[in-house]
Amino acid sequence: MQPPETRPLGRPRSERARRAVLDATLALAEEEGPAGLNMEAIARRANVSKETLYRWWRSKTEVVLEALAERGQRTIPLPDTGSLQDDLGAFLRATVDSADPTTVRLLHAVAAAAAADEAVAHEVRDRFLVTRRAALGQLLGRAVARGDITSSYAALAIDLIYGCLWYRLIFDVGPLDYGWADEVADGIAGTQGPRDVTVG
Amino acid sequence: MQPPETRPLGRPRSERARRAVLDATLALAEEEGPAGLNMEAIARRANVSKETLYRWWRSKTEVVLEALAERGQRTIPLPDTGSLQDDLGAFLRATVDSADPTTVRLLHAVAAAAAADEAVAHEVRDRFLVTRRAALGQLLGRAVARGDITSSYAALAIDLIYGCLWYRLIFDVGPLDYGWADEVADGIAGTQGPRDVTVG
Amino acid sequence: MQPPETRPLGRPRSERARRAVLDATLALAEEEGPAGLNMEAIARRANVSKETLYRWWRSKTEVVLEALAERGQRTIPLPDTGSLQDDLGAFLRATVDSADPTTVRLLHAVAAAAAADEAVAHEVRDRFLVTRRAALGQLLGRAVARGDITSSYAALAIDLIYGCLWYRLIFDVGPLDYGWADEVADGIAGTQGPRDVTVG
Amino acid sequence: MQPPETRPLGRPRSERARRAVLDATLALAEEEGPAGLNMEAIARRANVSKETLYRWWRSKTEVVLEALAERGQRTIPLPDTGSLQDDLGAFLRATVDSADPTTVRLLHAVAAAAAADEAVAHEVRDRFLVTRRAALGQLLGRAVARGDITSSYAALAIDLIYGCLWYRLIFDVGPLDYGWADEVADGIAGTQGPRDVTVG
DNA sequence: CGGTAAGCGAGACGGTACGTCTTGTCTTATT
DNA sequence: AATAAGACAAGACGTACCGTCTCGCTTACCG
Repeated sequence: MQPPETRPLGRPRSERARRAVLDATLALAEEEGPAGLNMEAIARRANVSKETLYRWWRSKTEVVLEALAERGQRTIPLPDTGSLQDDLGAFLRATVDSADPTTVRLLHAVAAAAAADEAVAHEVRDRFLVTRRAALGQLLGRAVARGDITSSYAALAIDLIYGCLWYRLIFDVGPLDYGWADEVADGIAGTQGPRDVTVG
Repeated sequence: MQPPETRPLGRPRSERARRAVLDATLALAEEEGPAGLNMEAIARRANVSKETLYRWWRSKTEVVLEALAERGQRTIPLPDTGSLQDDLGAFLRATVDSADPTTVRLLHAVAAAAAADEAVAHEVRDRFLVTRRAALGQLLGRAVARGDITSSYAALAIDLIYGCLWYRLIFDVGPLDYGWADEVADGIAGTQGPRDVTVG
Repeated sequence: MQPPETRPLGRPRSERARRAVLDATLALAEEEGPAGLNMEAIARRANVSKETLYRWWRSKTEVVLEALAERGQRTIPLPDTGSLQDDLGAFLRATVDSADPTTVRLLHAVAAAAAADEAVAHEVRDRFLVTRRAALGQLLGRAVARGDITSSYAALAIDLIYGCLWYRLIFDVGPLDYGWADEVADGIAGTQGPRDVTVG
Repeated sequence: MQPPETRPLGRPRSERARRAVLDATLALAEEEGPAGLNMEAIARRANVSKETLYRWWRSKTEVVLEALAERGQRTIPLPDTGSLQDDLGAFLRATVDSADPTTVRLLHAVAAAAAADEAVAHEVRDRFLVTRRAALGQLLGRAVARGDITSSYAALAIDLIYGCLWYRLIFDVGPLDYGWADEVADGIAGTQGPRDVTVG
């Protein structure tokens, strides 16, 4: 029994080139910002031909998305304390931690591309947002299972939370720090807010 | 003594050109979306020289912003029923109503420009978002005054709500319709969600 | 009465750019040969944008043709001695004189482009060859008028002579010097060749 | 004593691949002309790897030259009627016959490559033109032997005739048909032309 | 019969030129 | 002075072909 994993024909893809491209993308994003982040520059920096770049990534956004995904693999842990608010707080603090300046710049570039082109928006949604949403959904799902929140509220909460995050990110309406993480955890999980009042 | 309001020398600015530019911007946004919305196209469509365009608006974003401001000032009415959820529901339904396809495409263009350039983001925030946030803030303020919610929750709610709106708008994560308006009103104002549970 | 010659609207074409392009073309042809003669290089050398290059010349061949035409307009004098052979000899010697290395390289580039693309070939024929052929035709026409040669022979001679010239140029089959000029003049005008023999 | 013809080690060259390449070259030349005749396309068409192509032919010109040689070796017969003009006419008519569209396109490709690169020009001259020139030289040599023309005129005539042929071929200055063949035979061998006149 | 030395297909690679596009500046004559 | 027209420099875009390379597979022969 041979492994059914039969190698494809031809010269195998160069892992070196792939790494160089993703590293160059992150480096350029860090040093130049989204403005200086173009395919020409990535290719030059990575010592890779544009041919190779376009062979594996159809657009700049695809490159950025993959670079982001790779770096995001320092997975934001999914806490499970039995308390929605504590879980949410920890999750959002970890999310905030992962948003170093380079990542933030990349997210800006991604948002710009998505806003400008619906096809890109869908790509971003389906190849990047979806994983984060799934993680948060899992966390909220536990609260639903406990009966702490309804499932429809959980579904909405994902949009409220990530919406708030991107909103602040794009328009610089407020900081994304531990304070924000705790406020959102509190506001969504709800010891504060309307509920006390409603009771009365 | 001359009148202090001394007319500037030379040919006065052409109101015709200004109107044509703003109209062309709206028309292009509607017909082509953010992709086809470039200075060249605006000038061509408006029968205006690029020179004139750049004389009066330093960038595409300024044009878009001004076009938006002109059309967007149909102020959304602030309902006052005594119930936060009802007020919020009515306000968000009105907001949804104002989001016709043309406006949505313009908002895409604005978001794209803001995401790509922090200075633009601040401009958008301070010249466009601020009035919307103030309106919602006023609505929420009444609930704070009634003691229905805390003021810090009100502040957060603004970000959650508008964040959710832009998030759906940019990434096409879900619809922006009456259903959404009611869900958000419910989720934020809170008969549903964690509160029942907290009570128990 | 104003001159009916009304200037076209807009910024006039930059003579500086035109000159720079044609000069750069000649310089590159001289220094690099047909291989290094590409649009990118011409634009770089002339400090002109590719946009400008492509605005005024649709292809490399058009640039080369115009550069050639400019330099080639030192019209080769049409001698008129009453003797076809003398006229032809003088004309071909002058033609040989005009074929300095730069011109020769340009002619190579033109021939390459013409051979590769029939449309280019026709362009070259109608915009460049035609004037040369006309000149030679005029010279031969005088011999026809004198009754020295038939007009059909004159027509053929044009092809034979210029054909021989390009043939040697392209395939380096033999030199293009005064010796060649005299041989061809002799061979075509004919004191040598079949005629003596035919007499006998 | 071993046979000096010792088979080389390893897998022998695939005759199938060689044939496929040459056939593909001819087919592409016929269907696409010199423009679509590139190594990538030849390899694709022949179901042969570019590696194989470059192993056996160092350049496109070598492939084309070999393809031409294969098909062109239907040696044009050398007539011997005792009359230069008749011989020439027959030879040129046969030459014209051999210039079917495919061959013509190949010749265009060869001319383009030769014009663009002197090394290629020499290769073409020494590997392709030379045999044609030799044939025509032999034909003219008989006329020289008969004393009909001088040997220097014969040498020139080769250039005049083939020059005229390539000139018409490359620049489409006139047809290459029996009419042309007869005119050239007449013009070179010379019952017409200057000679009658010279007599008088 | 198993080892060794090519040839071969597939196809990725770095490189370079292409021709198009958009941005923002400039130079005219006209209003 | 503002305008319409439009040329200009700059530079990224995505495509195409070049000639080289790296694989695994396929012939041959040779010991």
